[in-house]
Amino acid sequence: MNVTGHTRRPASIRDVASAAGVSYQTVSRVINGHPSVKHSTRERVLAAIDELGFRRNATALALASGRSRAVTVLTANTTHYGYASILQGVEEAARAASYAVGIGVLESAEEVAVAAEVRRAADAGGGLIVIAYDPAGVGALAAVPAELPVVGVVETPATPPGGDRPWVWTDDREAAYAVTRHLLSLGHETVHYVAIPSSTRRTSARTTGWRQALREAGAPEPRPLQGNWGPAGGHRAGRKLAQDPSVTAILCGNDDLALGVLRALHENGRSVPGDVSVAGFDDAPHSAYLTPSLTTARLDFTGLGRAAFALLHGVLEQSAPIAPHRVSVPELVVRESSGPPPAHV
Amino acid sequence: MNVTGHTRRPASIRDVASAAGVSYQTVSRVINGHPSVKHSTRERVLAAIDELGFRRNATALALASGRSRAVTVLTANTTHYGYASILQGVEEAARAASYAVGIGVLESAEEVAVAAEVRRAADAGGGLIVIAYDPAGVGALAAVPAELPVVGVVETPATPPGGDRPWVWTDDREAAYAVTRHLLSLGHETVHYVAIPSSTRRTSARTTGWRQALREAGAPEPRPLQGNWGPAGGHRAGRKLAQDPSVTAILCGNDDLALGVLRALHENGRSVPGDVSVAGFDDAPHSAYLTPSLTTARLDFTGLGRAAFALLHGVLEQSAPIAPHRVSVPELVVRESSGPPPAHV
DNA sequence: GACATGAATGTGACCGGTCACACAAGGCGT
DNA sequence: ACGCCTTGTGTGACCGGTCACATTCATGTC
Repeated sequence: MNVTGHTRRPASIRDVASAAGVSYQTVSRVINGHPSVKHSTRERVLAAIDELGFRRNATALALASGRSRAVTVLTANTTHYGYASILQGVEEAARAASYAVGIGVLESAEEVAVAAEVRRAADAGGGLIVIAYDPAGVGALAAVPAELPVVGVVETPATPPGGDRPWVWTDDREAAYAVTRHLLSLGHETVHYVAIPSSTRRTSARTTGWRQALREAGAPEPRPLQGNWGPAGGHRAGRKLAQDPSVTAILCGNDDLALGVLRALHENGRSVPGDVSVAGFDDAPHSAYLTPSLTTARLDFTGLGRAAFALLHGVLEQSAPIAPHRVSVPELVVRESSGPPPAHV
Repeated sequence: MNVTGHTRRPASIRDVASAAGVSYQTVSRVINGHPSVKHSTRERVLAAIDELGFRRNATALALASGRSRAVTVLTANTTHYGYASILQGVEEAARAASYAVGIGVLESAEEVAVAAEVRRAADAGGGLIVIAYDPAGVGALAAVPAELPVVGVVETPATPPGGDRPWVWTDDREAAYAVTRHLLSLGHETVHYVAIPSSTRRTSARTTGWRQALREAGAPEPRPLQGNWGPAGGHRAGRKLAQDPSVTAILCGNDDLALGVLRALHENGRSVPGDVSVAGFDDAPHSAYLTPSLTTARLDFTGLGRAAFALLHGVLEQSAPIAPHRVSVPELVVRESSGPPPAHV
């Protein structure tokens, strides 16, 4: 095709125009499917587009029209299962709508750093999706200037962190409630909780659901232990819980935490589920293959990401309504790690 | 600040210019640190910039100058540990250089789909980083037009898949070699292998390293089993291997695969490492907390991502050389899952 | 004192699209 | 025949920056 050896720059609409013998505006009309273009002219232009391999320059489009067909996902992490899956969901939906997806990682939760990262994301143009499951994310959502189109992915439906902004959520509280009830129904006197870093200073939705189930059952409410995101945090918390013989059931804020807890229990000679039952949260891909396999609550993160994009898309194109949106009902997945408490307790 | 209720559009250099009583070009000079601007003028302009909250419009910059300060990462997956970590590394380095990061997922390995995805990424402007650890990625790298700046993240140093393009790699072959040798040194007669989908029709670097170690030791070379990426594939392969009493050591193409294998061995009543030793690849965060904890080869994926960006950055700014680059030496991590073969074999 | 030199600043065109408007040609009502 | 609306097409300005070049003024040199 490109006979000349030069790295010629890509064809513009003016190149196409002169090739087709029309004005650049007519080319623009053809590209945008404007109705009033004579059939024969359109054919000619399309042929020229095809021949020159013309592709509409996204940068110029963004500058001239103001809309950039891009979204940026702001998140504290890209490697944890939940976050990565949300991102994947966003990308999937964005690809289908031919939007570009950018990502920005909130490395620190410190206010100044978060604000800087939000500005960077804003510079990229287009809409913003902020994963606000943790302090950094919540801070970012709050730091987004009012005029910017943004959708929050949040954990709790109770207090919309971004004020009147659109947001999507999975019902973490309901999920935690369901798992806790499952454990109680097996006969455990109470359920201990190893928490993920909460999104606010106050308690997270997961904590709330857990507490609600205990309260309804009239069970004692032990203090939640603070974990991190990863297995290391769970391991630390698990070591403490393993010392206490009265502990027979442990709910963990996510599956990684649960993994750490399982390990700690094992190291301390307490069997699962014989001595202690353990449940996780998220249903990460490996949870089904652990030994013992993990009882957990499955959340549809990919769907959450897709929904977040759909909502933002609606905002950006002023088409869809911007009602907040609960994405799918969480599902309790019972596996080997939960069972009745030991008889002698 | 914004006293008028209107959502006024952000300040441009011309706004700043008139506020400071200079021409727009002078503002441009100040922004770009051009030397020949009188000190007092510069002060005045900076004050105006500050007051109006001016931020340079990235889109206009890209259109006018041609350079877009953006990279797009093309990958087959965002949730698996290795891929996600590479992405994280890229983002980290890009953020430090104030580049924007885009992502594109190669959902199918089918040629037409891959080519379309590459075009989409190209439209986003800036450079490309292609993770070419799998067929889709390799196809994408090959489909990138010659004039586009691109860096490949590849597994094998032997055959640069993108021709003369810059690339980065970790020494997977060396890592597989080291792990296999470790297992042989424990006394196993041979080591079986459960493979990840190879990047080419031929064998992957990991397979090569494994085979080389066997050959050097004069050990029999069993046929590698094909797994997927996830634990499910490992589980399937593990079930087959568990039937064969002669199998005493298994190397897996990644830690997820190893997890599936561990589970399958457990289900079939074979103990690890008592009856069978298992080793993984990648050192995913949860591998240290499994029971038994997993012997594996640690690869510096984040560093790989950072290096990929650094290389691309060099290409884009015509500063650095574009030599391919081996990123860090893989490290053997010995944990509980490997040990001597059972005595009676 | 005339003139080259360099520092400081301004002007106009351009990147590749879109948008608002102008304009020519054809069909229709009167 | 005239005006008027509709269809098809072209022109100029604009988005917000950069780039190449022109201009002004102070300074140093012969």
